[in-house]
Amino acid sequence: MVGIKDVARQAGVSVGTVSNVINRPDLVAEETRTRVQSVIARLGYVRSESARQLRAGASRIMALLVLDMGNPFFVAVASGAERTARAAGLGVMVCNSAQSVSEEQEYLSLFAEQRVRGVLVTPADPTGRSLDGLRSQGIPFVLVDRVSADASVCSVSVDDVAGGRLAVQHLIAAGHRSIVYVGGPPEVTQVHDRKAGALAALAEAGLPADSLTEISAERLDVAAGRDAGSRLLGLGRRPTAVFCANDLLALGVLQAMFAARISVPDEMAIVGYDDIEFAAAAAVPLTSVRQPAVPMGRLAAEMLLEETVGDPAEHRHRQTVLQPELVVRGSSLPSR
Amino acid sequence: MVGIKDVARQAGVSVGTVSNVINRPDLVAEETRTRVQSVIARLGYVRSESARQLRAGASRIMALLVLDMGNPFFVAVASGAERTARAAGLGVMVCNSAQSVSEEQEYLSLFAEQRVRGVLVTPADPTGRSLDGLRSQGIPFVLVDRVSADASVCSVSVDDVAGGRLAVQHLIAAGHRSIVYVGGPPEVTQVHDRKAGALAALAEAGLPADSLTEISAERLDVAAGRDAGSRLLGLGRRPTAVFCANDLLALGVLQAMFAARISVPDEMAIVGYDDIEFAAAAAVPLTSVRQPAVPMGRLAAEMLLEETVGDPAEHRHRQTVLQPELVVRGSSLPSR
DNA sequence: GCGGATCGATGAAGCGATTCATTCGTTCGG
DNA sequence: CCGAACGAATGAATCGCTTCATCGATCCGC
Repeated sequence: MVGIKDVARQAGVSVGTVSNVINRPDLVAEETRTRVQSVIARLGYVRSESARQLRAGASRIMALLVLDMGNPFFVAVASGAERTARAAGLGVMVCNSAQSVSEEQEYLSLFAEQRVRGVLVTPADPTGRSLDGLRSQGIPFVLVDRVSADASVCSVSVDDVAGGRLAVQHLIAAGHRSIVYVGGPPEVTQVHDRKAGALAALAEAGLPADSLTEISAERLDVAAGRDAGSRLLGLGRRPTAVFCANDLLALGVLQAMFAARISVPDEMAIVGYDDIEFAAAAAVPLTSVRQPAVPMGRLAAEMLLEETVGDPAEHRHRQTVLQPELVVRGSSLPSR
Repeated sequence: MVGIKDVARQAGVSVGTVSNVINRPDLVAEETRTRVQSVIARLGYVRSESARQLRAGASRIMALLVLDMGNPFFVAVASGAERTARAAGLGVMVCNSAQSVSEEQEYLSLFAEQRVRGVLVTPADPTGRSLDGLRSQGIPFVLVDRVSADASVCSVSVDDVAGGRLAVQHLIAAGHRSIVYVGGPPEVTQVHDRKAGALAALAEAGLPADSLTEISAERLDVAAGRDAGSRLLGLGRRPTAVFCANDLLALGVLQAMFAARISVPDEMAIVGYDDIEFAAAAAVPLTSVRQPAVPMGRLAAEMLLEETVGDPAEHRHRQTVLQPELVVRGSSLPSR
């Protein structure tokens, strides 16, 4: 493997000069520069990032750890973050904790070993303990789709309470009085907040809290939604509407309704959450609470860059909260 | 940042011993080992991967470069590859070329600088020139979802001609005689091969080649499919069936039919390709050609590991071709 | 013609780990 | 009782690069 020394020898200059040609070309005389550059091209020299890193003390990589790469919502977040990071000259390492605390732990220590520049993370561990490692290593991080309890952490999130309220306000307005909330593992903040919003909407409309029944799915994916859908049909008094903690669940519920020949929206209205691309293409186009996923990724990356590139003392941690938006489609509109 | 020297000093041993405690614990006396380990824990020491790498000459990362992270098919490939790589102790860096040759180029040089252990790649550049860089750097790579022209490259792919044939045989059997193929950029091999399979099916059935009209989409995503769908409706003689080069296109076409109030499958049958999870959850569940995406990722990673871990001289390059499978659903079944 | 400024290039000192030849004690066999 | 053998720890060399103090050469002004 050809190194900087080989280039230096071939070009008849010192290694320092080769380094300057690469990193600060204006310090090198025209003639020398072109000579070195042509040797670099001829030998196919590629500088070793690890050696650079070792010297520099930090890598040029930003890590992104998401809960579920199978969820297009996170793919969208990733694309927003990636674009921003790459524009700043950083590579992005996207990893998937698959909602597992142990996978998350493994990835976080991998990141620490890599001395990544910073981490964007949607924590799987509800205790927040998993991030202590990063903190003690002094690796900056930004929470994505989560707000932190303490103000010493940057975060970008969407107002899930507002989103849940939007969804249920809409269902109430359409006349529904018996609604099921399909949630996920209760320790996931989103699941909790969206329900809180739903309850708030009921309260504001003067409806009793028991108008909302909760069904808890094992995981937040389509298969779990299918399962929740069939459990829902087993309920004593069948509800007329379902609000799901995300679109994957909603699509699963929709499939279950389809299989049981229950008409959506006439016999069962469905509202999802995230407004992933596939929501609009679903069996019945899905009403959903849209989250600004791409901007979220972008903002998170920007905050991290600010913390990491600028003067750290000058950085002010902040918690950005974005607003969701209801997108009404066929799954909740009474057919004419 | 605490380094190995700090640990050594605190534990009253040499750096070499600390290194041994970490990498070859059995070489170190019990008592010393535990002492060092406790100091490591106390100081929160994390070894620097870049220093290791510099010494070792190669990193512990496998790169995966896919065409479109928005396509769940590639997400599935990634998950297969990731599981395998991590089981072998390698990290995975998943990147998205978004079908752009220049992005691809950028990522490949990033990989070269990182001295990644190997690369799994679905090339965006149809000339295959983009991989010359890897070759000349001696970085092993495996083509995913592509077969290479020359036998000196490992690849894992699915028989796209067979897949196209399956799809169109099915449509012919259902009585369709005027079929549209929604393809993508013609230089994409998959798009070409699936069409070739379609034509083969026509020929085998004794039908004229002009039973198949091609509409070429700009890109292989839902929006392009929507667009292709409306163009399709503008054709002089409206076809009775569409075969799409992938499911995203098919979902887009489906949306266009929906918008134009054209019944699927009665007025228009649709067959997609990939059988992504969302195909089954679509407006009308989508008939699709299933590709074994997860096994493809797994196999590709295994081949790369074989090439990279074992004795390179001993490695035999091979081209694995998997078989697709037709999954029939509502979008191509005449309703009763 | 000489001191000082300027420009280009040099070469050595690290960055943080791994590795291996070496050293230092102990123990054991003869 | 001595040398060999062995176990445990050492410490220096090394990986490839960046950086910075330094050095040489050229040029300018007085």
